[in-house]
Amino acid sequence: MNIDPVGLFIEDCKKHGLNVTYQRLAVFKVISKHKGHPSAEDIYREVLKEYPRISLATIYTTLETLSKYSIISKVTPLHDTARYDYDQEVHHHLICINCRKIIDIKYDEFDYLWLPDDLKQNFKVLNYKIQFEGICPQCQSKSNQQQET
Amino acid sequence: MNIDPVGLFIEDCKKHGLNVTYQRLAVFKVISKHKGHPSAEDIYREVLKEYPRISLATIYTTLETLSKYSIISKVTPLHDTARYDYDQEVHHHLICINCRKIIDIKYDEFDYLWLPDDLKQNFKVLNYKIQFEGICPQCQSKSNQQQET
DNA sequence: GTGGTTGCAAAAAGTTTGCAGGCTC
DNA sequence: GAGCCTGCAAACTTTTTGCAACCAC
Repeated sequence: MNIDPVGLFIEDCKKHGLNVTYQRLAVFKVISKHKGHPSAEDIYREVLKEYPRISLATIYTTLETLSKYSIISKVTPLHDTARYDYDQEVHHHLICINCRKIIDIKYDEFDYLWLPDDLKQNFKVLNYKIQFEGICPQCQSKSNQQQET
Repeated sequence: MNIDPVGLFIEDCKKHGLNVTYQRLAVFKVISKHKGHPSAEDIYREVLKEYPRISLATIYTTLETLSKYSIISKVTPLHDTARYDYDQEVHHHLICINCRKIIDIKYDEFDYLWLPDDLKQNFKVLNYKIQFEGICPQCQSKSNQQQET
């Protein structure tokens, strides 16, 4: 019944026990209307137009909170520090969302992904990487231990 | 004939006209031996053991230089700022390595990737994202214009 | 009213830059 | 020896934090 993103947003907040503040609404509106993938700074500049007193720190806190409850998502789970790799063979990555470890995986099946023609025609694809997000074995056993305690 | 990474490294440097310095060798050795995907800081700490006078700035410069010539690779092309997204539908991304724009793509073909059993058994996969890296149409036409000039 | 949120300012974390001196080729 | 490269320190950018004031419920 409710296909209004703002309505959904309010429901989501209530579901998770989050207060619906003007700031959160404003941040959410900007993200949901934005065509691309805005950074905190982008969002800040946009929200400022409507709420000139909002603080950048609030933007960060809000984004972190909303990501935590999956109301929005962080496109770049590993943005905080650059990571480097020597292995020049084609391979893909498992990223543990808990400990942020990256594990290499190589399966031939992933090396010949079919690319749609209209994609290839517009965008010059040089390579692709598949990022699997999840929980690594170590973190799985840790969280089990905690539940048992 | 030469499967020694260090030998290959020296060749690569010469090929690109880069001086082979102790610092670059040390950085390279750490990366090529490292099991995971070290950050600049990780590499710095490791290199310090052997060259206590190296500077963190040198590590950064070296990593940037080596990435530029594809001697090593940066696992996280978008690490510099966090990017957020409202779209909660499953979708994948095109990343323009030139202007760093992110473009959403949705093709059903990518939504049912086959996952190997041993992968699923060890790592609890929650979702996956395919990142296509390449050049967006705008940047392609820009670089064509430049070549013509 | 109460507890969750915000604004502010300051600090932390990560990265880049300018310049003088040093090292590779 | 020439020019590239490094160390140092300082600056810059992005993000986080502590605390008092404030607002949603």
